[in-house]
Amino acid sequence: MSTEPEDEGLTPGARRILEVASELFYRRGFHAVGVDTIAAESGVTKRTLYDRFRSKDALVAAYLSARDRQWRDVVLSRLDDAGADRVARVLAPFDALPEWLDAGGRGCAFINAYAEFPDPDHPAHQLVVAEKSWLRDLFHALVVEVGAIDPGTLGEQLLCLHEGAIVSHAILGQTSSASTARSAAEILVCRAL
Amino acid sequence: MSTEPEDEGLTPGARRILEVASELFYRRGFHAVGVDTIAAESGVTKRTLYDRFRSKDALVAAYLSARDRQWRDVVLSRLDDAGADRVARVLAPFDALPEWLDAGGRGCAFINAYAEFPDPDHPAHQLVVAEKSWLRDLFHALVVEVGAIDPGTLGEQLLCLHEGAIVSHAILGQTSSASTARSAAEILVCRAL
DNA sequence: CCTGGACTTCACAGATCAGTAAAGTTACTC
DNA sequence: GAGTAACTTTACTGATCTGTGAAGTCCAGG
Repeated sequence: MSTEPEDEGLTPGARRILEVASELFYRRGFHAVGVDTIAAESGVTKRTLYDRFRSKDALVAAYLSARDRQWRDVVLSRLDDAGADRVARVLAPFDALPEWLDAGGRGCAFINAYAEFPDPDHPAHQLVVAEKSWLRDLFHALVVEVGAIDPGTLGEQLLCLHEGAIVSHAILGQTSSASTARSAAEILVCRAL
Repeated sequence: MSTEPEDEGLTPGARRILEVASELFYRRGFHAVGVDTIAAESGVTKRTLYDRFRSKDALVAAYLSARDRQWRDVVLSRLDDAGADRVARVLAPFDALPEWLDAGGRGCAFINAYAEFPDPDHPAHQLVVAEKSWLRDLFHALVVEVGAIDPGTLGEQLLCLHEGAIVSHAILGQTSSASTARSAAEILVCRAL
């Protein structure tokens, strides 16, 4: 789970800062981690941190943006694996879950960020909404593609199953939740054709 | 959404503190709200706050405990409404959602608390796990009661739908998510008989 | 040789954090 | 009328928070 993509344009120090910040934000939470800690664990001074990222909020936003990009890549890759099988394509986001959840065990970084940034004007909050909107729209598009009777309803239902699987896996350690959610999704999809 | 039950045993000041803390913790998050703010908004000195609740952590725990009790009461009440209809009983937690979600708009206090308290030893974390465990066990019991073929799987799936409905309602403002999740649950339950 | 970028050192500002000390007030009860 | 519980006022500790200022080091490219 390294932070490779588009890290071009980042100095070596900035890359290390972003890597360390990603880990700490995800593990311990945003407010619980101070910039001093991030700088120290990156082997970098606080001055450098503020030279590369204008503020802590900007660093948080950079983290969430990178995470978002990674997540979309995983899903798109699974979507590619599904090929032309329209039902398999609808289920692709569920297939992306296991690798995504096992690395971490702290659930969805965006749901967690939502908890810590209630202000709708905060960039972190907006990134959270953007990430979930993307997934909602993706489900909707895939459900339209598969020719479902009521794509609006079915799309919402699949999104619920997906997000719920993440939550119950994280909080209850329910390791089977990704696959059981997937099979529920399959039932709903096939029933709606 | 007042904090009535078992507030017997609480002094008037303590009751106000708990009410204010509940609102602020839910609205702004746990780490984002300081004890000074809570005391000031309660019309109480910090000294009183610490005399009633030993620490901020204890106040957080008191809030989550009260919230847990309220949630269980709502669900049990809906369960009562369902009477002997076994399918309606399984869907009761979904019927409890609308009133629970509309008051607030900040999603599930426990999912939010999970984000802010990663340490499994922290009392708040344990209360979160306890709340979700209760709901998981309830779904399981109701699904057994209804005579489902594979109660383990179905119970997990219903929990996913339920938690996902909360998340997508909160983050995306998806006001229909409770009812669409409910209808998905109904399909899954009826199919599993 | 010189410039510019990446980074360091270190001191510091100003706010806010959780939590405590000591003493005093109010009001109800036995 | 003594005692007690709830609560007040004020002041304080020590830690931590985000963010800045000013100066200096190191090094690659022109």
